[in-house]
Amino acid sequence: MNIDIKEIARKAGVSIATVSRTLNGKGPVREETRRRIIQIAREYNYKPNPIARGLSRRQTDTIGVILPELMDEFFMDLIHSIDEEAYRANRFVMISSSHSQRNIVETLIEFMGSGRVDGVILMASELDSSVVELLKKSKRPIVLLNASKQINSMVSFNVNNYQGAMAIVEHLIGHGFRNIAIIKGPQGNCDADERFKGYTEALSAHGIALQEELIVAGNFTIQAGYYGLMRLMSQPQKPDAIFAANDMMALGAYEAARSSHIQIPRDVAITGFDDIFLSRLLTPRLTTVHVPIFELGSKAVRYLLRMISGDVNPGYPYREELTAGVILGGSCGCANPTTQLLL
Amino acid sequence: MNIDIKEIARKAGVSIATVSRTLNGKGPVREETRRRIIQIAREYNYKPNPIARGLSRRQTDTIGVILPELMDEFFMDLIHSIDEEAYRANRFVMISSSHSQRNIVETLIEFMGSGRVDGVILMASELDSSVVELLKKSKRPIVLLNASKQINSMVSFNVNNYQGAMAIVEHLIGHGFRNIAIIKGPQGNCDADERFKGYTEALSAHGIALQEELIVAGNFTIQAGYYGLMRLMSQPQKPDAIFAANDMMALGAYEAARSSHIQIPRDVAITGFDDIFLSRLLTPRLTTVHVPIFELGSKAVRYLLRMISGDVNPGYPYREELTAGVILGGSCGCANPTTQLLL
DNA sequence: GTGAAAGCGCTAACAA
DNA sequence: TTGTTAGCGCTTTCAC
Repeated sequence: MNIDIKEIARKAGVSIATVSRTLNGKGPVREETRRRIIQIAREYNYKPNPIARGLSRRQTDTIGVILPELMDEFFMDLIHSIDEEAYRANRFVMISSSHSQRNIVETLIEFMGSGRVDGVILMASELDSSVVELLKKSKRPIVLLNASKQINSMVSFNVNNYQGAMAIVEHLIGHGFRNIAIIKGPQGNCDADERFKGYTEALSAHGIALQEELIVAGNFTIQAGYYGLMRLMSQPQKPDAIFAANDMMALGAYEAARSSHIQIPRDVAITGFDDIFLSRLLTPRLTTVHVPIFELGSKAVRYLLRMISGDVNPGYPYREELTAGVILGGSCGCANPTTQLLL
Repeated sequence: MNIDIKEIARKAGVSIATVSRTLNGKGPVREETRRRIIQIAREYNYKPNPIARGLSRRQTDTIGVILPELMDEFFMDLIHSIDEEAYRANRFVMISSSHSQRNIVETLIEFMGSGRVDGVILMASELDSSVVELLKKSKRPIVLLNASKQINSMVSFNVNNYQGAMAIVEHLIGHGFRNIAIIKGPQGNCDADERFKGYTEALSAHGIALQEELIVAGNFTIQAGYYGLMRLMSQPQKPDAIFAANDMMALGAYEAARSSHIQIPRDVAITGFDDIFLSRLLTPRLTTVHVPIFELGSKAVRYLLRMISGDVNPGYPYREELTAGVILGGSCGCANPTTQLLL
């Protein structure tokens, strides 16, 4: 193995306790002794073994991240931001996704029960309530990401889907559209639910009645967007604008429009949600809602660390909604400033 | 803390050693005792503390993954596959990217020096040789992903960029194209180098001379693809086909073609490399090379675990190239079977 | 200001 | 087949 604290102590002519105190900056150490120890430690490039350290301190300096089975593009950003923030705080990141053979609970237990992490960040868009009960019992702090508003007894950081959806639909209303359709996200997905709520609120706030025929089901896939538009544009009551609850579905709608010779936004305006990379490449560029995923990750880590350190009471519920801003493309009918690509 | 081995031992009326042996399946234990212990352990939902376990065994059951600063879409697949494979083997995954404030070496030392992981998987497309020297000195096994062929003294799993590029260029040649241009990847990136080599080899294998004017520099960005096509199509010696060294650049080329009213593949055929999700959405669908990223991750994990267990000698170099297959779209001139989308 | 010593929870060598 | 015991490398009282 590497050089250990005993070695350093011997070389410095002190006890291991003194070395430990010095390196941890706790307890009194004479300045001269301190210097000598630091010096020697550096010289031998000594790094305390975190495993042993963890055993003794009951802390691992590691946070766990649990992602859903289906990961899309922006989980990459999420991981990136979490990693970045953790690094700043000298923490490590353990990743696990709840895929195929493994469900969220199992993954959590694996992490928690085993004392491998000091806390967990859990992407929770599709968490069911039975799981939540379990989560609440956890001895280690958990921060939820995009948790349903039902879950009010825990800590969560969330994209404000409601506000974002409302904003983009109001933008459409501002364009003069009155027959605004929505292609919804999957049932039981809280992001989807909130986006739908934002849609209905925006309409009612402007005195526009909800029309059943303009509300179609979807599941966040390209296909759903494709068939959604097909269906909407083939019925007597055609929409003049379509709010796809995510960009993938908007993309499907684009495809459908193209294959049906429907022009965007002339024949129908389209907007999305997520601001995925792809949305920038569509012609016209998709008007969508930007999801502050990077900020979400950073905030989650920072808060989790405070829970771990006891700086905030881990038992105290907290919820934060991050504002999601509208990105104007040409698909809503705006004169398009962000022409094409990123050239 | 949780229940510990001592408790279980007490409840079972045996020593902790017997419990340990039972739970680890090593050493002899009378069947009856074994059953009783298992039973009690289950009853109390006892899980050995991996930190303590690791301290004693000098093993953490954790593998580290180091990603480059710039992560694109397929790192998500990579992470997914690594995670999946690690899970099968009851291992944990620690992720770190070498971003902004932190370089690869620092990240590695953090992982290795600190005994947090038993081994590391390192994405190495742009590793410089000084780092390699350092890597070789590592006490813990390292598996490189997409390492340069220069690096022959280590273990690596690689996409066969050379073969993939050669295959797709030969496909173009099969279409009858003779003026095949390439938009290259960034200097010093080994993937880029190999793809270029595949290109030149394919041409020379078919007795086609290299034309300097048909070789343009690039850096894997959309912009590079855009300007690459612009430049190629505006010179006297126009290509009849362009091999963009990755899909992003192919995408840029599509854009450029569109804005210049150049038709693909009528005026010029275009192919890419990577098979990113986006390539499926282009019209015509991009002919490209599929990168077996999932397989890459799985194999890397499996091999790393064998190095860790001593099943293979960690000091023994090993290199494997995974075949990259051509995906036919319409952009090369093939009658397009994979029409549109994924509908 | 410093050191001795008792853990942290577990594994493994050795003894019984 | 089982138990005793000595660590693993570090932190943390508690004396000195």
